[in-house]
Amino acid sequence: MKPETSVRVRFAPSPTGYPHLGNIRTALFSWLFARHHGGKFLLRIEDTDVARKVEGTVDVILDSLRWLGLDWDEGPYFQSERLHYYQEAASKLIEDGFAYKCYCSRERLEMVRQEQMKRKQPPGYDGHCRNLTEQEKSQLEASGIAPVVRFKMPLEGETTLHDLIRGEVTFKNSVLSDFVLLKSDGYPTYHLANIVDDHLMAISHVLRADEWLSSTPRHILLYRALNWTPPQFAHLPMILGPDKAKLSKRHGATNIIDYREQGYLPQAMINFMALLGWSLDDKTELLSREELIEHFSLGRVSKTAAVFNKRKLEWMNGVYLRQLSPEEFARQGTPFLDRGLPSSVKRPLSSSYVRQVMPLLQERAKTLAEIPQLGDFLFFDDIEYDTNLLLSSGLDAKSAIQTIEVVLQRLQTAKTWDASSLEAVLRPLAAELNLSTRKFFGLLRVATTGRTAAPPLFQTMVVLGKEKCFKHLASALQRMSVL
RNA sequence: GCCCUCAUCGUCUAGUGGCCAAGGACGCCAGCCUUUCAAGCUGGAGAUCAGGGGUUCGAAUCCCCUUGGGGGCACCA
Repeated sequence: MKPETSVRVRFAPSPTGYPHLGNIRTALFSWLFARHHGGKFLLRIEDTDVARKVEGTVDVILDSLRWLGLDWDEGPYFQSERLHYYQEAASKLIEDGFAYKCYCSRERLEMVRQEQMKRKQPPGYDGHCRNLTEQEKSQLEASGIAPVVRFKMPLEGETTLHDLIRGEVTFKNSVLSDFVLLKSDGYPTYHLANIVDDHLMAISHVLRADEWLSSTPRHILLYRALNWTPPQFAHLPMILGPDKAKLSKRHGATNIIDYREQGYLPQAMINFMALLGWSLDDKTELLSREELIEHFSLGRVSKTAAVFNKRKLEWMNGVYLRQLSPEEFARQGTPFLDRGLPSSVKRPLSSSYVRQVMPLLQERAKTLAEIPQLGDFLFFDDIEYDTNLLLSSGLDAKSAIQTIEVVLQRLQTAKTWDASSLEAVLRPLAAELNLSTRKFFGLLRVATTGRTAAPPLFQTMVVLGKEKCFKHLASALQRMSVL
């Protein structure tokens, strides 16, 4: 048996949708907390809502956690496979007088709610079945109605919890109603399943989103009724969408796994999410996984909800992208390149060519997904662009034509096709032609890449190769001949 | 409607009574570097610390009220 001080935390998502940034931030903090304290991190799937269950989400949850490297020590446990525990607890609660069966129809509950709304009263169960006589009970039992089990909330008194982040929070019991523990299909509600499992799994600390704070008194009361010691609670600040509302599908690509598709690096995601509601000090922004584990503490978790700022994520991802070795960048970028390049580009892509291309893009990409659009021209046999671009640096068509003709001549004589040789030929040529490097290289850039913004000219020309450069240059001449 | 909770630059945040006429980061602007873009470097704009009352010699920091935001009040989690 582990000493009671040993840290055991869990991440307990429900498979009703793909996990979003907020969900995973909770997982991250729990994981960091466990790793920091040398404790255990468990994974539990809260699949107690048969109706809302979405097929395939468990795989996505596991995939997301693995992608981010949030490894778990136990589980995944599935609550749907543990129904007997909850049913047992419910029976015990009924036996001990802390819970009762309720036979009210959904229609009646709906009516009660409407009535309460109309009278501007707090919605909640009215306790109708709380004090049924034995005769009424057996009658209802015989009628074949499948009952739910409700917790018998104390009518008075208050419940206080000591939250590790919020401090002391007190609720009046009278504002809480007799909530459902066991549904009529025999499945538990979150409230029951969560406390039964946390107890059985010896969870020491419950880290969960702030939205659970107001349910916590119910949980405390349940622990008490079952005569169990509750874990410590830490309610994490929520992560909000740009409209400052709780993160949801409405906010677009918030599913964590989408970020992988969008070319974000797990280490950037981890670093970024850690800073959403937690900070090390007044200046540190970049922290490795190891540093996060070393420094993470609940004491430095903020109380305020955070709006997540995608721009900052992009910046941070760029930082991590540039930190990769060129080989690693090429390795990770290749699938994105392959996917993003038009089908007219011959496949499979030449890996040696890709390796040459990638260093030109690494410094410029904020996400791996940007790679194709950043460097597609390097893969095209013919480049397509607006011919006027050739004149964008300020030359007229005639001198542009002359310039390129000279360039073609001179490059013909170039012995080797590397960046310094090209520079040795071209830079003096600019002076010779009495052109500013800006104009001269600008013209060549458009002619060889079809763009006004591209990676450095000489390196680009080297990667393109002599043959293709000549081809592009020649085609630029042709384009301008009709101007 | 009731309950809970939060409140520092647009956003993420530092700040736990004096070191704060509020620091860092993203973004923005300018300059430098430079063949363009990006990166990098330097500088700048940007917060009467939501408002109002207290407490205190002294408050972003403590207390109260107001306002605003968020969350909850299901046989959903």
